[in-house]
Amino acid sequence: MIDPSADRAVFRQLADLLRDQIMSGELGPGEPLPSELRLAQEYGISRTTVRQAIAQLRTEGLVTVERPRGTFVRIPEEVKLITLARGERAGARMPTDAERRAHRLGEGVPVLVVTAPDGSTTVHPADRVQLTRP
Amino acid sequence: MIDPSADRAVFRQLADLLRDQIMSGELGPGEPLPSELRLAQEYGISRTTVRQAIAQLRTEGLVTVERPRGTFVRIPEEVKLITLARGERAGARMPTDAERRAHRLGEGVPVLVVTAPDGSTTVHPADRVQLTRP
DNA sequence: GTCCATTTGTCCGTATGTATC
DNA sequence: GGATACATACGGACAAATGGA
Repeated sequence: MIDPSADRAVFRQLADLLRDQIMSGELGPGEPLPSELRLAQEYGISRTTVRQAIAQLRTEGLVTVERPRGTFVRIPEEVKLITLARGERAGARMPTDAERRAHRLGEGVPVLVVTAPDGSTTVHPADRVQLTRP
Repeated sequence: MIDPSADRAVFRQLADLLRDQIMSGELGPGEPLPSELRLAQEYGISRTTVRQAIAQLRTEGLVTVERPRGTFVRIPEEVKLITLARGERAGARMPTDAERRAHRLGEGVPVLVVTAPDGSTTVHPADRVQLTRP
């Protein structure tokens, strides 16, 4: 399972394990992960290390934490389509903390930034918006 | 500066301070942040808390860490323009581990995913690619 | 070349707070 | 009220890599 003497850090090994379970569907959308204490006991590691692993999955946008209910596999959002107007450009980046709160963004969710010809920009949550061409 | 009795967590307050210095240009691209130990002593907090703050900035893509040289303000990449063809759609998400290595992506850098009408997708690093319309 | 100081990475244990059930 | 679960913060310890004396 987890090898403390391995090259890869313990918290990364645990993140790999959980990520595999999510990607394979063994842990489906909306399903809870075991609690931090449970994981710590199960793998014989500290809760601190478990939290490092879960933090990794949060930054990857794979799980959401509802405190103090638990940690759950992220459920995909409904996607709205936005047309990219002529002369506009679009990029993506991670939101700042303020933007995250303003748009009620989950962790590990980027934003799409659309720049108009006049330089003004609009920001869209990347988990709910996709860009199209008319 | 930092108020331990404030509503906002100490590590978020420190992240806010550093982010402001980066956004304002007081800390320019390529410049080093003070070492973790230095920041801990300067603000009278533990190194653990400092690391939480820096982890926050890493997930936002604002800084890169070169161990053990230090932590530096990220230097913007040259941006290449990609045209969004008719019928294509584009979104953004955080990369998988494999994509991170394949594109040599830094932390906190999303990917742009372009989906063709036939369902095939191409992935671009969001720090080096922007989308346009012809 | 070696030795040493610096810096980040990892891991542990503990404690307290806060929100939910 | 009590139990559970995540959030925050502290402390300590050792490893690994870099760079300079």
